[in-house]
Amino acid sequence: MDLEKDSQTKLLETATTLFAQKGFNGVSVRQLAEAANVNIAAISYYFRGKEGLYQAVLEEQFAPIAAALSQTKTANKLSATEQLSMYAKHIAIIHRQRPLFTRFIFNEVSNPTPFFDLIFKKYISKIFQFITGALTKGIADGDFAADLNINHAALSLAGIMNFYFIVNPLAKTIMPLDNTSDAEEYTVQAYRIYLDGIRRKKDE
Amino acid sequence: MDLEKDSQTKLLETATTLFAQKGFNGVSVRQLAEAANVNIAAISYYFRGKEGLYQAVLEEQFAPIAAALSQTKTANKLSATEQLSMYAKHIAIIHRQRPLFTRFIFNEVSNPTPFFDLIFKKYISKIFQFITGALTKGIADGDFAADLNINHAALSLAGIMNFYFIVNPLAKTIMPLDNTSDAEEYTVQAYRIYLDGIRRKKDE
DNA sequence: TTAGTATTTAAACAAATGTTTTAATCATTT
DNA sequence: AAATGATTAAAACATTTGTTTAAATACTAA
Repeated sequence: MDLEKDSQTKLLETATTLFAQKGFNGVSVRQLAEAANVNIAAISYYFRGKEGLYQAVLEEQFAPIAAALSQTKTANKLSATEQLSMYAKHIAIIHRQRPLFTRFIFNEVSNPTPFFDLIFKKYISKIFQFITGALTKGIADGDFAADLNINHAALSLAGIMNFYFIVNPLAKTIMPLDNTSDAEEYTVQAYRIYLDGIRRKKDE
Repeated sequence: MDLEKDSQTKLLETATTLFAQKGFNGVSVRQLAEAANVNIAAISYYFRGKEGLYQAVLEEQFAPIAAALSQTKTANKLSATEQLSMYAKHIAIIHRQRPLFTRFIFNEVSNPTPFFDLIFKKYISKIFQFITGALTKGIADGDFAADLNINHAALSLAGIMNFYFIVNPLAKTIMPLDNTSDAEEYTVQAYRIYLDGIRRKKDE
């Protein structure tokens, strides 16, 4: 039960939700403590303050990214399309394992904390390089359209794959009765659209 | 010169930049006043408080949206592809006229202010409906792949067109020396990728 | 110049922020 | 049972927040 968990665990879980929803500056330590049914002092006691709690949350959120990146080492022998598919697959996995992940990314983008540079340098730029590498290879191999702007094409892929998770659950407000909709289905279709879009056309 | 502008104008311009960068809660009235070279009390004096200033900034930012939406009335007789192209064109226009526009949208998404519902209901949902309408028509006419999930395809388009502007100027940090890169060029390529991606394939 | 209005200024306000302190309570070990 | 350490609790702290006040200054019209 929730009441049996120790204060440290309760704080970490509650903070994950609240920080994701409102960003680091959008939540107060009193809100965090109250939501976790814990005294305010527990935050400093277990995490050395609000920033320490936020850092603990971030580290937990980024764990699957590190796992995914370690697999890219062996991607050299894969075709460009297979590499992009690998990215798409891992995007789906990460979003399933950490539904709030994108929220943290974009909270940091619009309101950077001291951890932003750390995270960014460490993970995001590596992902971006993986995509641009795959695109470059794909063009060289004649798989993708030769006139693609690599950087823009990479951002297009990141955009079409991640935007959905940024505006969720917001999008549900607009979309009329899409009962079957789920994240996995989205990523599959979005990736298919993108891949068909960058393919070298037959008359080229 | 900047010193000649009246306090009201200076505040509005400075607030536009700062609110876009840090969000509503990320900036204090003292920061706003100092950046505008204006006394703190001027904010309440001219805008009836911080929220009033923010509202004035938002209204100014959304002006081009209203203009674009008014043109969609006559879009019924256009083909589905032409309608989507119309969306893509207006996206480029809006981002050129209001480079910070997307920042405000996504600040509101991650940290909604009381104005969020107003904005959202009024503009964003209308845009979304326009896109889904075009997609539905395109499928019916045989222009687009029949197995598209309309809502997901609409979000894919919004994602591929707008993501670039969210992560800018962040992306510049990663991208190695792309000298020719500009927003207009991005939108053209992103839209082309998307359009090729949703087209009905020849063997269908 | 004078009178009246508009604007600017510095100071003060209550409320909220993150952190720390000190004591009380709990659990475990001797 | 007593003692030790871990955890919880309430209160106080110095800052910072947005707003308001009241006086000083600048501007405009008669």
